[in-house]
Amino acid sequence: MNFQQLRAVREAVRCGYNLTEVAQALHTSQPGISRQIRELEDELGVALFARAGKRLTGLTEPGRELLPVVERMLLDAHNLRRLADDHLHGETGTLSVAATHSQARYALPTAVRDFRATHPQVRLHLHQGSAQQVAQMLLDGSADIGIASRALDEHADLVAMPCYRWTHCVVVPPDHALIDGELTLARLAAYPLVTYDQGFTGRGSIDDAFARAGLAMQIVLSAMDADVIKTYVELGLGVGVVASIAFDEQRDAPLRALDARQLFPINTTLVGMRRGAVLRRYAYRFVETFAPHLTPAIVRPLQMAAGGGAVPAPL
Amino acid sequence: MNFQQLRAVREAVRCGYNLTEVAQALHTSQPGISRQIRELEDELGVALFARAGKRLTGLTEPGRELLPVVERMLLDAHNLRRLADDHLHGETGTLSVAATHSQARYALPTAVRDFRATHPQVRLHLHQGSAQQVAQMLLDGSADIGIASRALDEHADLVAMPCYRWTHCVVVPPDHALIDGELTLARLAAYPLVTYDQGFTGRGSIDDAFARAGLAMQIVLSAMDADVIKTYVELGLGVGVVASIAFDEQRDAPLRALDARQLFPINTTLVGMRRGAVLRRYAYRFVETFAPHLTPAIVRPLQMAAGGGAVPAPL
DNA sequence: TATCCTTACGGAATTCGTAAGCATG
DNA sequence: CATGCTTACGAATTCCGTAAGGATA
Repeated sequence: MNFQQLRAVREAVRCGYNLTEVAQALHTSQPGISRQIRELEDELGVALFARAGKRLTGLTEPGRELLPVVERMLLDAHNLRRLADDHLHGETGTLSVAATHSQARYALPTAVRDFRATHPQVRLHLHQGSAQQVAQMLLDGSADIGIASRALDEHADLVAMPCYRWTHCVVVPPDHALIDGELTLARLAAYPLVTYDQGFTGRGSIDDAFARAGLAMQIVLSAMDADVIKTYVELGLGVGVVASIAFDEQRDAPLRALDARQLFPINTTLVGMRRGAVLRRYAYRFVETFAPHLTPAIVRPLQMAAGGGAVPAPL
Repeated sequence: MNFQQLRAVREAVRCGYNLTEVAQALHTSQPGISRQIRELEDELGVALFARAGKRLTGLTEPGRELLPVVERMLLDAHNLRRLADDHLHGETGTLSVAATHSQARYALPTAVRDFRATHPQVRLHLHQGSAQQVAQMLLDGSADIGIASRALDEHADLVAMPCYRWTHCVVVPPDHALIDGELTLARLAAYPLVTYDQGFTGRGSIDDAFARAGLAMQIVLSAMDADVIKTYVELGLGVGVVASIAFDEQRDAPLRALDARQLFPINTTLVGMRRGAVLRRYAYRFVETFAPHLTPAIVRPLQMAAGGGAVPAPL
């Protein structure tokens, strides 16, 4: 048994059981991969992969059972290097943060600024994507820390911790009729709306609110980020619904924001990381900078916990 | 990084940093071990072992931090083989149970009989030793399951689950004065006692009871097991104090047992296993046979839950 | 027929043990 | 001076990529 074999197995699953693709991903030859897998199967005495003729089609039942252990071993190998790097390079290195647009644009900047000030030697990589993409980047190791409002707590191999809560607000041109009087979903429903795409920045909670009130909304335009939304509201296309953090009185002077925290469900922004993955020391500092209650002492045990069970009662 | 290197590191710690001894343990040459360790250190970039001149004297701080991960990786390698064996050999294989004398002699026999009946293909190895030895056998992998009253819950790398509770009883010849009237510690203290050695079968709780009552006991003879104790009580050497399960009315006809459950603290027998170690399917069946409330569904999650010490704290 | 996996083979790199060297208690 | 680790070196093994072969959608 060696790590090359384990890597081949993991990558084979990731690549949809296409060994040619695995070979490319691992920068080696395809027959090599074929051998690695066969050798491991021979050593263990069980077939890990189901085959249709010569082609691999999926995992066998033993394969499904062994795969998590294989992945943990490779993760631990990575952890070993990370821990060593921490001692070798101290507060120097890189940190990959994946975030949704809203977080990257409105929530992260101050944390990034403060972190840069205290950790000038750390090169920050900021990746942007949908919540699902953020989760995927954590899972495949291309991001250390993920920040999004959802999706991060829907995978057993990720640990999600709440950072802060937020709600949406309504943005309108300064002379809009909605500014006067109480804001209600019913009044809102009367106007064409401009808001987030399905699956972005709490769009779900907007839909939920209208659905629960039995109201239909007319979305005239949807976009992935608040900047685009606000631009179209300025053009008079409709009423905007964006995350409160996305509105700044000075920067967005041509518009007015209306408090809408009673109208829509509260959203929670989560910070997520791969369960069991050791991160560089400064990564935990970054989390703390972003969400001061998430200290390393809080985060580490949560991240390593396997998900507990009840203590059995003796007779 | 390869498993040979990891094994060398683990064994070096186990062998007290004597590489010559490590080489023997791993059936290889000493320069080989020396190289394995140095190569791993070179690859990681940090020294794992502290050295005085050429000799290894202990772990460095990085070494202490990395060691748990190294051990988990090797344990996972072992787990992989175990899981594969389960699919290869089904209900066939060996099972090593380590137990204290009391457990092996009085508590285990019916469980062993029942298990043998349902799993005729499993070769049982029953090891005997002190509670500390049982714990050690679990830790170094020479036993799968440990059964003892203490010591199993004192190590972060072991998981201990309560099986059943028991107390001591007093055994005397059939004409003894203690048979009449209420049994008290004070009356007991008046007689020479025959009981377990220090560290065996709840000897601690006997000492505690007398100490708390402010009474001195005169132990005329102590032994490691109840059979020896009962023999000397038969010879009239003194009054015996043994575990209740160790007395059988018919088998021990020449003696009388007096209920002493109010006199001494209750003891709990524990079943222990290595944290995170995957066992063969039938091993969990054995535990269930011995303690019916400890079903595989209860035991597995408990065993895999993260314990202390597995992961180093940051900062 | 194009894709994908296996087998065969030869060169290269790695691994490992023996023997000798050196520091230390 | 005995113990314990390192260095040096040559043999054996393992590893890996190229090339050819065969099965399947």
